[in-house]
Order: sequence, then structure tokens, then C-alpha cells
Amino acid sequence: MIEVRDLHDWPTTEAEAVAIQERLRPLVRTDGEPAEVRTAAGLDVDYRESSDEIVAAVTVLDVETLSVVDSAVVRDRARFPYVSGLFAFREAPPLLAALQRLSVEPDVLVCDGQGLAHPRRFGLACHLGLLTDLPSIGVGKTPLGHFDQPAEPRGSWTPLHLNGEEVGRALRTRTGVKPVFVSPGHRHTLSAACDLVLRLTPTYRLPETTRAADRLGREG
DNA sequence: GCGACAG
DNA sequence: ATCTTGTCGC
Repeated sequence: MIEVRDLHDWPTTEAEAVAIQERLRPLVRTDGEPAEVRTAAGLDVDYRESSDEIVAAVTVLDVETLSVVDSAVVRDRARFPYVSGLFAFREAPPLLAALQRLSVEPDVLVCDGQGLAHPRRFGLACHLGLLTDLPSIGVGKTPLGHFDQPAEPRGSWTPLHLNGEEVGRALRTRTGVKPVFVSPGHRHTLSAACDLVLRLTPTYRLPETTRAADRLGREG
């Protein structure tokens, strides 16, 4: 079973949330990657009409066949407003609860959002990876930072820069379609993260892990 | 004052 | 995130 480390209290104010990010950022490891990735978890959150109701969905896929081998859904009420840069304080609590309900421990977490591509280098993927101590990566649909357009063919990429640092890549997962934005979360390198995203993306723009979690959250 | 702003 | 029209491609 996935253990969630008790590294911080859940904040009420933005200042408290920022302080937690600053304190935990040095604990993130950006080296290494899983020795072998047999299973990958997709994490996604669905927002309902009240905008206060949120549904966290996690699906574990066999990386070879891309079939779903485990899943969990948690309905909750958001306890933190949406603030760019403080995303995790809104989405992480139900996602962690869903992760704890899994019976299969995935080799890597594929998060819907950024990892190191974050103003304080502590995006959702870093936060979830650190609290579970699992390898994690972020795959965002919208960039946080600046990039040049990668070449048209699938697999092409360009660096994603933020505050003068290279924090991730704009990666073309499908020829002629706008790229996704990949950055390391915890215990994972950037290049291995991009390799994994391409393996999880044989057909569409977004990884099958994310697509499966999105579908599950929409139903449940 | 103006633009930027993960989901 | 969600809303919404038009266009392209399989």
C-alpha cells in the first residue's frame, strides 16, 4: 500500500502554502528514474458544477499493453481556492486519498500539471512524488514558462525555460499537434520522463494514463 | 497602469 | 476547469 508522508499541515492561507513549498523544495530529487517501468499511474481531477465539488481519479496502466489494471476514485470538496502556483493544495488531498486506495503500487506517477516547471520549482508532480516517495513526472497542457515551437514530427522537443532555467521540455507527442509540457516531479530525470511520455502516447496528444483517469473521473 | 496566470 | 463556433482529418 502507498504510504503518504506527513511532511506538512494543509494550509489555509496562500502565505502558508508558499512557505510549505519553499521548505519542501530542497527535498525533491531530480536524479534517477525507475529501473523498470511496468505500470504507470494517471492522475486527474474533475471539477463539478459547484466548482467546490471535485473528483480525483487515479488509473494504473500496464505500460506494455496500456490496459487499466487498477483504479480508484475519491469525491471531495475543495478546501483551497484555485491559485496558479498553489495548485497542489487544491488537488493533492483527494489524489493522495485515491492513491491510498490502490491495491497495485505503480512504478511512476504521471500527473496532470507541472513538476519542476513551477515558479518555486515545486509543482503538483513534485509535491505528490515527495509525499508518496514515488517517482513522478508532470505533463501539462499549458506551459508555465517560455519555449520555441518544436519541429512538426512526433518526438520533437525544445527546452522549456522559466526564470532563466531549463525546467522541462515542450514535447510533440503527435505530428502537427501542439506539444505537451513535460517536467520532472521526484526521483526522475527529464529525458527519461520524455521517453516515458512518448511510450504512453501512441495515438493522441495526451498520455493514455491521463486519458484513462479523465474518463474515470467524468463518470464517477 | 498592464499583462500573466498549471487545473 | 468550463463555455462555444467553425474547420480539418480519419
